[in-house]
Amino acid sequence: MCHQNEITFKMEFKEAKNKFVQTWGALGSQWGINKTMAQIHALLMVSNEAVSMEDIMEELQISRGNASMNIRALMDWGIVYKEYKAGERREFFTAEKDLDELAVKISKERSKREIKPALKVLKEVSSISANTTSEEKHFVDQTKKLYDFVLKADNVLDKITEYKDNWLAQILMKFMK
Amino acid sequence: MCHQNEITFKMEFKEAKNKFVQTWGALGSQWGINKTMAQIHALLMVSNEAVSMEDIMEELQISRGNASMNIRALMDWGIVYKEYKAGERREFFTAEKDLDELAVKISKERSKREIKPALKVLKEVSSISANTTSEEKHFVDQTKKLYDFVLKADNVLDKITEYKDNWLAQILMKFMK
DNA sequence: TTAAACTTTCAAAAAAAAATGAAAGTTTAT
DNA sequence: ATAAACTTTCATTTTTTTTTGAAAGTTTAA
Repeated sequence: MCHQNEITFKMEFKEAKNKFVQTWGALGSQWGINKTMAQIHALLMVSNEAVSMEDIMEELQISRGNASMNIRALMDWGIVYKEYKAGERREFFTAEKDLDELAVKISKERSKREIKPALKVLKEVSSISANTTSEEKHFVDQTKKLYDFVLKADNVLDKITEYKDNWLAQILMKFMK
Repeated sequence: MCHQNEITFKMEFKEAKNKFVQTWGALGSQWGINKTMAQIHALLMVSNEAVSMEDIMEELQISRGNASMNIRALMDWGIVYKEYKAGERREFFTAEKDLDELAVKISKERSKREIKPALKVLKEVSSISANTTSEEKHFVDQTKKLYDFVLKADNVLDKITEYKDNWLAQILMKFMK
């Protein structure tokens, strides 16, 4: 009886974990992050302790190469770390578990890799020489606005982080609701 | 001479426009929006007046079917509109050009399509029955935190919109910098 | 009602992205 | 120095996503 319960429970946990990993993977691919990368991250996020590459391969049913490359990518993003265990030769991996820290790191990386280059192009195209026709005026106007907008949006997360730790700001904002 | 200048100028404009459309398309695909969809949107954003499907096909060098399906998708997102011109049989298209409005619409759609379902799963998996091992405790704890975090993040844009129109809040925030 | 002028749909093709796995590379203990 | 125990790389294969284009559908004007 007791044993039966334990099995039932274990099943439920495994199912829940699997569901979470799958969902996170699907969400990732909708946001331009590859499925496996998101799944590995999900797995590490909810893992108590560091996980070996072997175990990641086993749990996600993926090849060694795939695991290796995606772990590497996650480390490049700065949201997964290598860990060494005493007396163990192989490497273990953990994820950044503090969600604020995670959000900051992801947004910084995306900013660096995608937003900043886009801003450069926006600045470039919005500064084409003298514009006579209304078509051209509209183009310059719109791309300038876009530049300002993206620039502001790019800074939003920093502002939120600042605000988050500022109790006075929080109280004032509550007042004004 | 004057003619030569005009040609040079036209070239520069076309190049700039093309560069913008290509960049926007690339950015889109990094964010889980298909390239053509993002390119059509870019094209309409910087277009003075409504554009016909024929012209979209021509400018982006894409097939009729591709154009039709992606325009439809953009209209489903609520960021592109059909327009009719007097005496013209065919349909023309325009993009939402107000960037705040655009951001609100995109974030509302993404919230509805992706975040809300993800939240549902997070709530589900974080409420698995009694948890004994530390592994299971950690799972429940972490997914709960994630639920709260995603819920908060999901509301951020509304908050920013509110804040944007609140002059008092803005002044106060500047004080506290 | 008809036919011309359009748009949409969707099965098939093409392109792009991701995954595999075996060989090459690395590290560590002896 | 060597071999065992690992990890990484990358050419090839597989999977997924996107695009095509022709047929079907729709609308409009006469």
